[in-house]
Amino acid sequence: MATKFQRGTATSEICQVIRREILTLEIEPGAPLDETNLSNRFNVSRSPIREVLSRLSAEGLVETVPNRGAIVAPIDLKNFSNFIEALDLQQRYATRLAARFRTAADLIRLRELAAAYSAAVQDRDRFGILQSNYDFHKAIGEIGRNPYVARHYGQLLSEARRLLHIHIRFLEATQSEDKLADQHSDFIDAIEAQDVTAADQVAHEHTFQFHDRFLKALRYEADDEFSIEVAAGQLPRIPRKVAG
Amino acid sequence: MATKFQRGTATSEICQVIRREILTLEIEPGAPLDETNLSNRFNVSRSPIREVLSRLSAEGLVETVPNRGAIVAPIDLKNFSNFIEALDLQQRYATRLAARFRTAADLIRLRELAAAYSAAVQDRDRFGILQSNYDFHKAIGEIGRNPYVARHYGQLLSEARRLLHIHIRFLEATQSEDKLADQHSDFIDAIEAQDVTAADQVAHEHTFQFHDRFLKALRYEADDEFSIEVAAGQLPRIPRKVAG
DNA sequence: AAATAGTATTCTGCATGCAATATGTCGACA
DNA sequence: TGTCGACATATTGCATGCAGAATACTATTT
Repeated sequence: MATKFQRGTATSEICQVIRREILTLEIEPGAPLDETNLSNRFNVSRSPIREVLSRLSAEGLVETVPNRGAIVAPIDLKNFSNFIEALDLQQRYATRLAARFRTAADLIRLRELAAAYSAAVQDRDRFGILQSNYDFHKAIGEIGRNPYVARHYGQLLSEARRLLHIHIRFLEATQSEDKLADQHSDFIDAIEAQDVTAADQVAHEHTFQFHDRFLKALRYEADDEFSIEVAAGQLPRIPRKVAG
Repeated sequence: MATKFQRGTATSEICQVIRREILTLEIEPGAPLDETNLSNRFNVSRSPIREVLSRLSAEGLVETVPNRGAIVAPIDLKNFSNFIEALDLQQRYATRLAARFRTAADLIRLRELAAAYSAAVQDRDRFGILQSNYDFHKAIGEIGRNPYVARHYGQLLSEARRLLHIHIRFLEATQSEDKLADQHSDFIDAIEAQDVTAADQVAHEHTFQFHDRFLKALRYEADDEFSIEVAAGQLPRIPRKVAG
């Protein structure tokens, strides 16, 4: 990366690169991000790097500790169920609002975004899948025309991107990418019909589908068929140590 | 402000000062915040000031525009009803969670925070009222033990501080500070009793009490008894201009 | 071999400075 | 009086550098 940046663009361009690498887990959760390293890598001073880290910190993708630098935010698996709970609440509420307030132009836009998602799936473009899925759901938040709800929903969607990436990786490893196909038409139907109850239901099911699939992906990554008990005769007798 | 800051503390200390001034409307919404000015004021270089502005921007209290600097975030009155809608949702949900998951230590803490609020009201300490009210409600979010919900609720509480300040100003102007007394015991009762439904109801009522009071404050500030129609004979006849 | 102390190196918080961009002021002209 | 252009001034994005804090490495002691 020896690109020369036009004045005023360094920060945002570098931010996009690093954000992408975090979202695709190229830079792993917990990995240190130090200013000097990144400064050398992008051939800029530390000033824009500090700006980038600050922005990504505000997005929750980076954690900074005073005098200790920054790390990629760990994925907080112990709070996954809390995450799902919050996502369910926001996704249901946002989708309800979208069903209430959508316009014809909104529907056109949603369809375009859904098509972009399908194209990314077709192309097996992992980052494109992450991005277009995010864009689709974020648009639902905006269609509801409550910027506060949209912002909260957007924050959770942003956080979900790395989780979704783990899920996609699982599907790829098990040749199950077909499960990625068409995730969005139920949303569009309910929103188009301005059916608030159906929208709520679709959102709820979508959340828990995501929940179930992610747990399956975790199980796959963690599944270890090592048996704590071994067949008889394979473990030599070792005398038990006596304390003292 | 000619204080010399211990290394590592400048940014956070200056951030607290500016945050306070924004929350108490000493620096008005929309006011420009330029690095050079603040740098001179606090007798530090622009580096920590840039850091401060970045942090306050992440908090929503400051808006930055590339190459144009920063302003204090305007108060978005046209979205007040959306704000109330979102606050209602989060406050209800967070209070429900608090009722479900509270511990005895949580209750002790809540009572301490409620007492701090009452003391601030007694002292007519405007900033203390803002801060202790914020602390009390933020604690409710934490007691619910879902960090995502707590974060969203916290963001809205943070945003409400300036609105609450306008309301307090109104009460002071109309000698109605008594209305600030005891805002929190209903919350504590419902949470103590682990009565999720009561908690939900208390939260809901509290939100719309805030809604009503804020609107009254706005009306007071905007109320203009100028009558568009004047008494007969007071307005001289002015011939109507004819276009052309 | 493990623990501790000393030293070297690296990284961060912040200062200073430069060039580009934005804003303000003034004079000329219609 | 209003508009436009030129010039001056102020501010921002970013580079460079210094000093303190943190980490890594080495030598010494137990």
